[in-house]
Amino acid sequence: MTSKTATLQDVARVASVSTATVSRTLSHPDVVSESTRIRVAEAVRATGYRINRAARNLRTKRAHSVLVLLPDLANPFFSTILEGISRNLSQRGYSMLIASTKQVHDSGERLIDYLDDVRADGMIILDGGLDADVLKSLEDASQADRVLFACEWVDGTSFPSVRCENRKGTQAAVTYLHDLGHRKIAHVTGPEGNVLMHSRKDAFIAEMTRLELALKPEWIIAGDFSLAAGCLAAQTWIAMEDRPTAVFCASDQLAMGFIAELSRHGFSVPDDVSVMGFDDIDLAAQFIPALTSIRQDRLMIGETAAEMLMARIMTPDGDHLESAAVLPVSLVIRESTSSPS
Amino acid sequence: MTSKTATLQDVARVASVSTATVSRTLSHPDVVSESTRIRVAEAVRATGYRINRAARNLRTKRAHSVLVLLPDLANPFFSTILEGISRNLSQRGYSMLIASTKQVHDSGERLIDYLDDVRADGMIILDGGLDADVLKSLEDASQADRVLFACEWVDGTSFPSVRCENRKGTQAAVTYLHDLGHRKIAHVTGPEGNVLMHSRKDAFIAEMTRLELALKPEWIIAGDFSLAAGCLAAQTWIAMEDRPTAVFCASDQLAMGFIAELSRHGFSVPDDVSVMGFDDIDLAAQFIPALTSIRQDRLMIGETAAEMLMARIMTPDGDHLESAAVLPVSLVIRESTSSPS
DNA sequence: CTGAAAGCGCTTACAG
DNA sequence: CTGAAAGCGCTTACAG
Repeated sequence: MTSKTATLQDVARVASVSTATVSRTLSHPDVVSESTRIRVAEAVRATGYRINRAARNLRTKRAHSVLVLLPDLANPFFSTILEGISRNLSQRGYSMLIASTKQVHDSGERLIDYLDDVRADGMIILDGGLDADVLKSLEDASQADRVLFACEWVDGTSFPSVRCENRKGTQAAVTYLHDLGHRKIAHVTGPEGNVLMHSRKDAFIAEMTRLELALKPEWIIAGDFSLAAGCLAAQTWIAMEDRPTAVFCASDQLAMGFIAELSRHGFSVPDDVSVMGFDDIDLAAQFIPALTSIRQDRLMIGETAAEMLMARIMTPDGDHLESAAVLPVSLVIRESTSSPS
Repeated sequence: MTSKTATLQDVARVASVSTATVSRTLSHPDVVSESTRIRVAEAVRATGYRINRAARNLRTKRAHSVLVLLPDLANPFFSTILEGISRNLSQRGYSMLIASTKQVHDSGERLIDYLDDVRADGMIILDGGLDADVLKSLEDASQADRVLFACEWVDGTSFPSVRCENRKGTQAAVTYLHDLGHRKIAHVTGPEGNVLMHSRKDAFIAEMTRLELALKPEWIIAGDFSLAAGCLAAQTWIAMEDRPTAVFCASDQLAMGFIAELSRHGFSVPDDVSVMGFDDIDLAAQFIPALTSIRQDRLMIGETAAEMLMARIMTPDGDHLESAAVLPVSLVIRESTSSPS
């Protein structure tokens, strides 16, 4: 039975010092004397003291928490990123709040409302699809320097961001398929307007050009990142007269949908066509056939994002801080790709 | 540029009433006069007032947030449940905090620490694998009535819980396979010691008995809920002399791993063996073959859990409240099952 | 290095 | 129905 929670007062009484000294000892141990430090530590233990966060937050005007904004809580792509963010934050005694952009929108709250002194000290946005208006108002606010994008970003805004090497990953994919002997390579894209879609599509076209490979317009198949779009893309591929021998999909989900639909129509991967994805989500290795993909280290993306945001929160004038981190990707070769037959 | 955030004082001044009246108007609109209500509403709009949560929390000794405890943040099974919890909470102006049990453990904090007045008002635990000791100390605490389990639970403890009809789901699965004509049915279980594992396994055995089907001991294959365990189970199945014609897996991931491994060895589902899962995760419908499964409405699980917890938080003495909710499951028939050939 | 004291922005008995 | 006043538990200049 936890009776009454001990307060600073209780600790001060037990340690025979003032509350000011207890507070100092706890937050700036180096400014008090050794003996005080010991006495206070002892009193904290004896009383079972735990800080009252509301009181501290009210006094310091800090929330000691960070808000993570997702497009969709139910998308498994984000869970590992959250794990990374959460690890980093909890280490610092910060909490992670989570909201989905849809939900924020529905509730009629504005994003800026979340950057209240006492709701969240900062914000990590994993959704590049936010309204330009919303972002503009955020950019103009005084709290703009405590907003950071991860994975996705929005061109034309000044927020710092953490992302993976989308270009290099795409180059690696195309080069790998080329090395296997493929000359007719198609690309299934992400959703129109998405920055990742453009980044990967542009890199795809550039790399095809560099390798002097022919690229028919119909070989760029419009999709989004979903399984369903992958299925549709497969139907498109099936209907083609001159079928590409390899397909590079902008996400693993697309690749899985693509392969699934193909298989329903009697085609086999990689015998009839090589297929690869992007992301290397957990399931990629277990898929049949196991998916060749471009791996993003999502744990590191999360940890890096938290790290960068916290640096900004801690530094009042952080203009000199790095405003972008681009994390490495790697090619993971599995069973869904082979030399053309 | 948001200059200074308006306080209650500012609103009071503009509305020409006391801060007490503003506070009352905002939290108990029915106790003030109509005209006051209007004046205050107007002043709130004019000043752009937003409540300072730290101040309110300090005063009311409430955190206005709920902690959700997961075994593993990176497990996609939980995301839809979180979405459901989050929807319900945000509607009430409550925030959702998230932590993983592993992380809590590593940080050396005790669970009870989270139920601080000002960290979280309640806790939803999605992990039935918590230490008995940890739970005991939680159970004895005065805050025990603000702890609730969802999906999983721990036998022998008194916490309320939200769960799905594990027994009925299992019965439906076995009956369905039986109706298809299967007489030799195996079960791949969840992890040893897990309540869901036992619940489903017991129901499986009971149903097999009821249908007067033979059940060889080796047809209960020990697994956990993972893809990898499904692969191992498939190897076990392959090595059997007298192979069951249908396999009921305790999770979709198990079923997918099972099918994947089978396919690598040249077996085909459902031609060589019918396989079904449990959960109906998003991917089940897209898997090849699309997975027959027992559907849990995870959104509803989340919403119900939040609903029940909030009822307890709001009711000082909630002993009369429902202490369990068992949510319906449904059989979803897809392509991974058929009559035995 | 330490203490007395003010004050962060709310809510809520207590009077009226 | 409304106001004056106390107080939630901290932190931090300001003195000493």
